[in-house]
Amino acid sequence: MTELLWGKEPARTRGPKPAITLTAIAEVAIAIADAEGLDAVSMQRVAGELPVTKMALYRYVPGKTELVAVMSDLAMGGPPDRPDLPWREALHTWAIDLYDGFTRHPWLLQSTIGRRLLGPNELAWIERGVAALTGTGLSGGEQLDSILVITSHVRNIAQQSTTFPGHTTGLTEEDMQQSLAEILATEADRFPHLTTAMRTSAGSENQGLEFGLARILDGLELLISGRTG
Amino acid sequence: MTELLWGKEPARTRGPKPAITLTAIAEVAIAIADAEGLDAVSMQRVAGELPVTKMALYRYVPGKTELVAVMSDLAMGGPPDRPDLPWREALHTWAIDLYDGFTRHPWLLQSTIGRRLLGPNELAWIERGVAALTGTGLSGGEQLDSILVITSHVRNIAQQSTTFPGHTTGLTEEDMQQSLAEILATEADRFPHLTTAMRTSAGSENQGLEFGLARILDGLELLISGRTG
DNA sequence: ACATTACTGTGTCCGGCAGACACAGTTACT
DNA sequence: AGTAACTGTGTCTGCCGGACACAGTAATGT
Repeated sequence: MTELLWGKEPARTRGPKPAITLTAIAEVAIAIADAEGLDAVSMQRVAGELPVTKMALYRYVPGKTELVAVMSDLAMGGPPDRPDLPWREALHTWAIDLYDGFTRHPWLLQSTIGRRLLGPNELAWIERGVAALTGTGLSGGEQLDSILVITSHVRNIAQQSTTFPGHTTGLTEEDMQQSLAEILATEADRFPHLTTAMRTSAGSENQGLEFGLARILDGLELLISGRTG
Repeated sequence: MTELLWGKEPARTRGPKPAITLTAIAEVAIAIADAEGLDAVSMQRVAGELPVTKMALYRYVPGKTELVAVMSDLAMGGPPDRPDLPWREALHTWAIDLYDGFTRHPWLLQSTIGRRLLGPNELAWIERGVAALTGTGLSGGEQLDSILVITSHVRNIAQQSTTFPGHTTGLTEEDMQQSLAEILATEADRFPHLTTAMRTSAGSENQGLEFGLARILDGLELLISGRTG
């Protein structure tokens, strides 16, 4: 598994040449997931867009789980190159870059959750984030926890703002808003604070990313300045 | 669907009495999910622990999606009663309560993601969170964004610290750590900052929840004090 | 040159899943 | 008594991931 993710070739010897490659499989799978969602990625479907049958894929990949891991790390890519900046600006652009990545491949939000083996690209993202915090006086654990908080925020904002191709119940943002409005209209007495909060949040759409990011970075700044000064 | 979640009875008239109830179905499903993970919840499996067959369940619930929604809102429960406290302490205990809920039913992390219709209990949680922030000078949108940030953090911490019964690749925390250690040992030059960060984060386990929460609340406090003062 | 060995791709099969649909039995209203 | 509305059931379809045996192919050893 680690070998798959990190691209160690098994040093071929005898036997027929493989008809395809692991990356070709992953690229096809990524294209399907981008177009129709992660749930549309099945071994059948992937093999159908390659000159092989379903079972041939198992010569390249132990199972579906591993295929998803490989395609995820590949689609994620590494963090884009950015000029050196003070830690706060660096982390800010890092977060925005991460957000862009998730909006490019929304299914990454599904496939990169929970305990899993980390691939080179995912690790490169972490490396970049930690790098921004070196020299701030934070301990290693604090650095890791810090970028974890930011990642959590970015992920959840991306999750709520992105529209998934497949899988989900097919609700639009309007459906949710309307359903919520109806409920609050009939049960306003059960949710008084929420009702007034919704009323005074009319036009403030899609500010969630920057708002939360500003709070988290403010909190970090407080800690860092207290640590160095 | 909204009727299901909010428990509107369809006012029975003729025909045989139903052999079971919607809540009985949901409770069985919850028990299965608690014991064996959300993936173990199938219509077959649920019906198997009730005096009906699989297809009978479709008389109570339109499909699997709706069953998961109902069982999720039921398992989530409402927020526990807490004494009135200043906003910061109130939000802190709110976050801890939420975290406890997710550790009690880890599968809620899977079932309550993305766009979905909100049930009464989930809305009660939001209401409680927003209530803590009334009178702080924050706008309705800011209040909602604030509790969203906290929710994101709590969710992601719960996700990484909880061990799922089913579904996941079956990796233990040690497996991940060891795999990461091996990678960093062989490719240390590609991830220098991460390597040193890992080295100086030896014993600091499981502090992620409080650390991130403290940063977020610090950031909010900064905003609120600037807003009121 | 030839047999051996290791590898690749394929077809078939299995169990499990969500759900459509027709049908039989049950209850209440007319 | 008849009818209409409702519940539970059995059967069927089309997916899915994956096990396994088998045939073909290319490099190796003799």
